[in-house]
Amino acid sequence: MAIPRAARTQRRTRIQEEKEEVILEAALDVFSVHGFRGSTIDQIADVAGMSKPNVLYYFRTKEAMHRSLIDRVLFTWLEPLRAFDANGNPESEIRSYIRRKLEMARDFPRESRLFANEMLQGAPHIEDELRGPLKSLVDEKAEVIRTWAKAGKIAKCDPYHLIFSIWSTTQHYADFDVQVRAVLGQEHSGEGRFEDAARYLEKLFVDGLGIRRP
Amino acid sequence: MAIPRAARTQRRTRIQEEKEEVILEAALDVFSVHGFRGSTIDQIADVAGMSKPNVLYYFRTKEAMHRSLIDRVLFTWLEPLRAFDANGNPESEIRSYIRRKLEMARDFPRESRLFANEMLQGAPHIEDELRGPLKSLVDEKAEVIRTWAKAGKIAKCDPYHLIFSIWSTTQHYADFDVQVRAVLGQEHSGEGRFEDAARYLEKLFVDGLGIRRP
DNA sequence: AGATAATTTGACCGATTGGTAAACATTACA
DNA sequence: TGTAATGTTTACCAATCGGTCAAATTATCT
Repeated sequence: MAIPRAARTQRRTRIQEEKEEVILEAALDVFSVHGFRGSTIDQIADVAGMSKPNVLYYFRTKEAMHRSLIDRVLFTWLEPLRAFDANGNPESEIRSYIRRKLEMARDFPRESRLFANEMLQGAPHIEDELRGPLKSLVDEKAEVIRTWAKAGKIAKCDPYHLIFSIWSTTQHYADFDVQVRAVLGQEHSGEGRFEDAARYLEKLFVDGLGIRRP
Repeated sequence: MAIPRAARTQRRTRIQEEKEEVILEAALDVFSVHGFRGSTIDQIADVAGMSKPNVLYYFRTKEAMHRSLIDRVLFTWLEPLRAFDANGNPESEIRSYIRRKLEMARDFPRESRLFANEMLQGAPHIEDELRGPLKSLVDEKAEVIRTWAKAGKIAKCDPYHLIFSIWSTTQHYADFDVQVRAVLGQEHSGEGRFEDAARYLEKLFVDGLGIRRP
């Protein structure tokens, strides 16, 4: 009889690596749209082009698939923030952070939506990661921003809410893509809206709206 | 035999109004967390404190419940934007728009998440409303903003992306509530974070970050 | 009070759910 | 080439899904 993946001790086969990749790719397609409970193994198997028992040969449960995806996404998703450099120039650091996050929203929208789905459901699978590694990383970068503010390099502002606002504005173009397309209309449905967004957001965060006071 | 709701011609009973309200309230609880496909009628019936056939007596299908909820939310959700006044002062209009949207994120987080869930799934039920009424309203307000920019009252910027950024930053506090709480930690888990967010966001959008140019 | 309409429920339906068992097919390696 | 490990499939399971039905109960109105 076949030995389930988790029970094996030896290293993975070529076939295992390939098939697991195919399955996770399909699972990302499905989970990112319908969330955990709204997705079915049959659906994932169908997208992956294999039978349901075959999928379950590589991942013993639906949760194992989801967990595997979440872990992978959570890591890569924080890379732009990790790259945020305390020794860099504040303006260019913020500019490139925005740009990187926008590129991720453009190139990895499914990963963004998977994450958003998890958030909407109250993060039942990753609450520990949020309170642990994520909070630590944000705390660290918030301190950097606060230092910049104290040195007079940027205006005083709440660094946490600054980070939240960069997250939300950039991820919006992945998570609410349908709405963005619908509002912008046919003509802006190309990749151009990401460049427009980058231009606008960089200006917003660096210069502000420039509203004149009375 | 009982006559299903949709087939009736006479006006609604007192019991009908009450029970439909109870059901929609329960449905909002469930749909906003698990999305359409991830939610079950049994679950909604359970939250509503009634039997499944009883729920289906008032709403003939699961989709009827969802549609009823979406319609209601879609309308109230756009009210702050409708209140956006062309004749008002740009600064105070943007300030109060941000404040109103933040209040909605604080007071109606379930409605925000229901909407977000729908967006993540590609808005299969409301794509027409997005392309129609929503786009029209945004077009109208975008024109107002553009007028302000031409008059020199605010800096030139893409009005559509400005609206997107206000939407995303404010709704973030409802949709990503778990993450916000986790990052801010125990001490900021009260309602205070909404005031902090309002202060920060108003400053961001009105004054900008104030980063000094070389 | 009695008749009628509105409401509620338990039993049930076929389809789908996540997951299993075992037979069968393929691969890797001696 | 033989054989043991790995991979795949068909058939199936109990539980749950959205939804129906008829009978029982309750509210409404004359």
